[in-house]
Amino acid sequence: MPLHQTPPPDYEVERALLRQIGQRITAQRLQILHALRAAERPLTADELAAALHPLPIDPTTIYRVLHFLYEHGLVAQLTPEQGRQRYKYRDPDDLHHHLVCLRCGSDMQIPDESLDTLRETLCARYGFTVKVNHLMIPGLCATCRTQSPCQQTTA
Amino acid sequence: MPLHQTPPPDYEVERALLRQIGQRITAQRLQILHALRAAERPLTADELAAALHPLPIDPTTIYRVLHFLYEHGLVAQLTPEQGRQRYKYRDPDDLHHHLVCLRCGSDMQIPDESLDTLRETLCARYGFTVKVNHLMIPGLCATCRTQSPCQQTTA
DNA sequence: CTTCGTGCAAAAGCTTTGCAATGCG
DNA sequence: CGCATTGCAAAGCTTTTGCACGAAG
Repeated sequence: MPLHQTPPPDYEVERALLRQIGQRITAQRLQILHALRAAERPLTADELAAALHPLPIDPTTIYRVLHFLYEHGLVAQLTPEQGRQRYKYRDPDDLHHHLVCLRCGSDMQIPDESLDTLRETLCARYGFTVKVNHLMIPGLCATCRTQSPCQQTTA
Repeated sequence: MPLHQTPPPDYEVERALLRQIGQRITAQRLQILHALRAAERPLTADELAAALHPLPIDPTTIYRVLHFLYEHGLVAQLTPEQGRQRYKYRDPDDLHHHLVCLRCGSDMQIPDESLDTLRETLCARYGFTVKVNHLMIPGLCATCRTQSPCQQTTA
């Protein structure tokens, strides 16, 4: 084998991921998963298309596979305030944060991806790179906030 | 005056806001500002259009006025993960939060609206209503993170 | 009176849907 | 072999652009 960085893409990992969720293995899914895992930063649908040299994949399929992977928890979505939707690979078991209810004290864990958009915003606007695990976010849980549901309230 | 809730809309406040930023006062700007201030929750462009009974305003103009107001800091944008862009009135002086640099300890203040999208996400997904002021977010500031700019890193 | 803002029409951009052909298991 | 998945074409929906008219200061 030459000294190049590119090992033969047999997509072992990607195959395993699809098998784990009990879904069909197709060339398109393998390649898209692979490209997302290899990407250094979240990709838009067409950046992803561009990253798929071996076999060009129809945009339609890309969107469908992205939705598919999202539903199965293998990708996370990023929605920056300006610009297009982005997607990144999501490791099944990952970092998390905490929603702490101010009234009943309950502590709900949320996946790290919930902060993705905030990260993007703070990076774009202030050049600030968020580095945090177990961020505590105070507020009212679903049960306690019944009388005033989902206000954009700050306090 | 009858006991109804609707005072005659002379748009005093809206006029003052536009005058403060030294921009022209038009019927469209007044009405859009008024509707946003009156709205209980962030509006999409066409919810806004629907809320403008007196004088129907062209969608084009609505978008242009929203951009205009955004540039002048009078509205904030919300970008939920699913669904359309939303806009809400932004009070010129407002709550804020802190970006704390882990390396140099610098503390940068950011407006509360930076959390809007996170709020929306947590509310939609978990029914959790964020209630926080002076949230401390650790990370690396623009100066300190020069060697690894804007990674989606967590640590 | 001069400049800026608006409405209309049309385009642009991204994403989704319908349907027949192909590939997976 | 049966059913899920793909590609292609076309539609859908939100937002943007060009241009001439009209309003603001």
